[in-house]
Amino acid sequence: MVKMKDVAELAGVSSAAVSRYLNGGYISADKAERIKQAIELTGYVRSSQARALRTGSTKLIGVIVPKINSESVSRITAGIGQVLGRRGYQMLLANTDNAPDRELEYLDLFQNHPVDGIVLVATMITDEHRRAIDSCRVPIVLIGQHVEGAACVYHDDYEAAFELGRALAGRVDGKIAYIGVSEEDRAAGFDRRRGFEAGLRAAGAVLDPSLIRQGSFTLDSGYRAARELLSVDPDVSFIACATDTMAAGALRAFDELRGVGEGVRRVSGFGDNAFLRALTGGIPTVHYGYLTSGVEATNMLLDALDGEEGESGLRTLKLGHQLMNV
Amino acid sequence: MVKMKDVAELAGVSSAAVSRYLNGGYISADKAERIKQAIELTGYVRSSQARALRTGSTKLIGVIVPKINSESVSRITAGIGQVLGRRGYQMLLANTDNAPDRELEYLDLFQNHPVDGIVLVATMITDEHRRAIDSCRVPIVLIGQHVEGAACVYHDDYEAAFELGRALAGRVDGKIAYIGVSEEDRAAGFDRRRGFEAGLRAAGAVLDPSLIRQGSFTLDSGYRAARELLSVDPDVSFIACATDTMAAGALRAFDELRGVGEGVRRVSGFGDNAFLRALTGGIPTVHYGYLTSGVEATNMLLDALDGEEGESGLRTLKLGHQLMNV
DNA sequence: TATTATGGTGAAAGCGATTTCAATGACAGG
DNA sequence: CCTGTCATTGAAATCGCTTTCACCATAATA
Repeated sequence: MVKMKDVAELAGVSSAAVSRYLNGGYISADKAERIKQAIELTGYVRSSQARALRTGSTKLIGVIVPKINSESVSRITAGIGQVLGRRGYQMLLANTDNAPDRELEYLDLFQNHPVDGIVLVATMITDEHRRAIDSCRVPIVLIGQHVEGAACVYHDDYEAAFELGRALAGRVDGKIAYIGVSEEDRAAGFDRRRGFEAGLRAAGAVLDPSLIRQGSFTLDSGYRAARELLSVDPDVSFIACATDTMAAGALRAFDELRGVGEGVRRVSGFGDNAFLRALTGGIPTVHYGYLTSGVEATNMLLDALDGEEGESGLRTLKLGHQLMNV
Repeated sequence: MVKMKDVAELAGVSSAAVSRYLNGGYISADKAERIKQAIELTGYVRSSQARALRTGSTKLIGVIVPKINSESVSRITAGIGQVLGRRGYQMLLANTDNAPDRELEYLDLFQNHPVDGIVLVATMITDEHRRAIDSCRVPIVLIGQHVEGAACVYHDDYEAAFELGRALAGRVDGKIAYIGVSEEDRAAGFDRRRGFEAGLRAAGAVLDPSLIRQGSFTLDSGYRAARELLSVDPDVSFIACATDTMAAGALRAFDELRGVGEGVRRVSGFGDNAFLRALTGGIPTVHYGYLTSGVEATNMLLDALDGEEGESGLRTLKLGHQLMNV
């Protein structure tokens, strides 16, 4: 492996000069030229490990996600990757498989060492999370949850759910049921359910608490909850779900219990999943710019890192949403 | 930041001793105990950067994928992540956004520096790819394509497509059409189309070359190709697609042009997408263990890395498949 | 008793960059 | 001619760890 010293010798300068050439310090034109040629000739690339040791910066960003194989998360990740690549960083990906304590684990692992910053695609934020975030040595941006005092990029789930509930209230003939997710997930659990309820109420409808179930983000959990709801009460004629994935499960339950195609106007979701849109022609759902949130969060993070001292970068950013098919 | 020297002083030993303690070298019981306490007391964690510089190993694995936000790839990635986490490595993720030259770029970037090994989720393998792979300084495992002389984990797309074609041939009343992907993608493009054709032929059916179209992995490309096929020839009564995503698009086209629900028994895919399965009740498709291929490839790679000199690890592994809904 | 092994040990030499520092020569102003 | 800037320069000091090496006990062998 050719190292800086070799280049320096070939160019007849000191390695300090080569370093300066590479990093834009004082260097005369002719030496710059000689160094440039020596580098080309040898095919030298500088050791990021030595550089990292010396400078303390690795140009690595840790990205913590709850589950990479989900449409929303993988879109967010795509957005993060886009920006990172463009701005000369690389992504260290950690998949927690929906285990919030593994989030803490990675938070610890990352901040202790190799990364310059962290993007956390958050689900539930416990006190322990808050503490970990506060005491984080490197800058960190959250996606998906709004946390006081932390930099975050999120959607207004309450508002979106409210609008969805209000819009849907009028066109349901029977009872409305709801399949949510853990309320510890403030955004997808608590806010969506509460917003939806409030929206219904605002339009004069009501969500019977006995018709609320809790799924776990998976298609199958939506399917099972919907089957149960549909069998327990024949008057249930609409099921709102906290995610499109669970809505897909609910559609299947409708197919089986109420006849094929019955679900399409009787199920709503969140997330505007592309498959669902194509295959059903579009159920009522909320479109979020997932890719955009990845992009914005990453830009925010890197601005704070690269920013000239101005710690201006880290703030909180609420992105818009769009009701679909209502 | 507390460093090794501090721990050593506190424990009254040399830093060499601490290093040996950490890495399992000769150390007496009582010193080990003192060091252990000193580490707990100070909360010392060793600098992976210094370690990397000294040992030349970063415990990082580069993962190159064509598109993170796709079901198959994100499942593969989940499998890779599982194994990496379990075995003490971390994942450096590079998303090429379906640009094969960016694959080369990352191959270069990775091998030059920070990673100990590479997993490449491959699409097309050009000569340039082959050269890059051969001259790779670190071990590399491919997923999804079979390349002579390289370590790879793949599925037998030809065989699977053959079986699918043979099974489907009997039950189609009109003409059969095919929507594939670029033939430069040996596995998903070339092999699947050829296998499917051969399977049809083996069962006495035939694929009219004029009814072959080429999509680009996206739902929309499947949709457009299918619309065109269905309008150009009213006798087309079955469309086989090279991926489930494109099949979803084709289903939509059937819905629009032939009546809702018409596509379900008239479209086939590859990949056994969960959404598609739930929403249609299951179209003919091929199930691949994507997560498994990530797991196997990563185990293979890490075995080669951790293996005690025995370069036995890197080989080629063909995984099985399963016909669904035929 | 003389001689090997064998478990333990710390000083010191790197790994390959960046960065401080003192020194240089050139050049403008006084 | 002297002095003060100013652009350039290379030697040398890190960054924090691993690993060789020489060396010391002590136990095992001859």
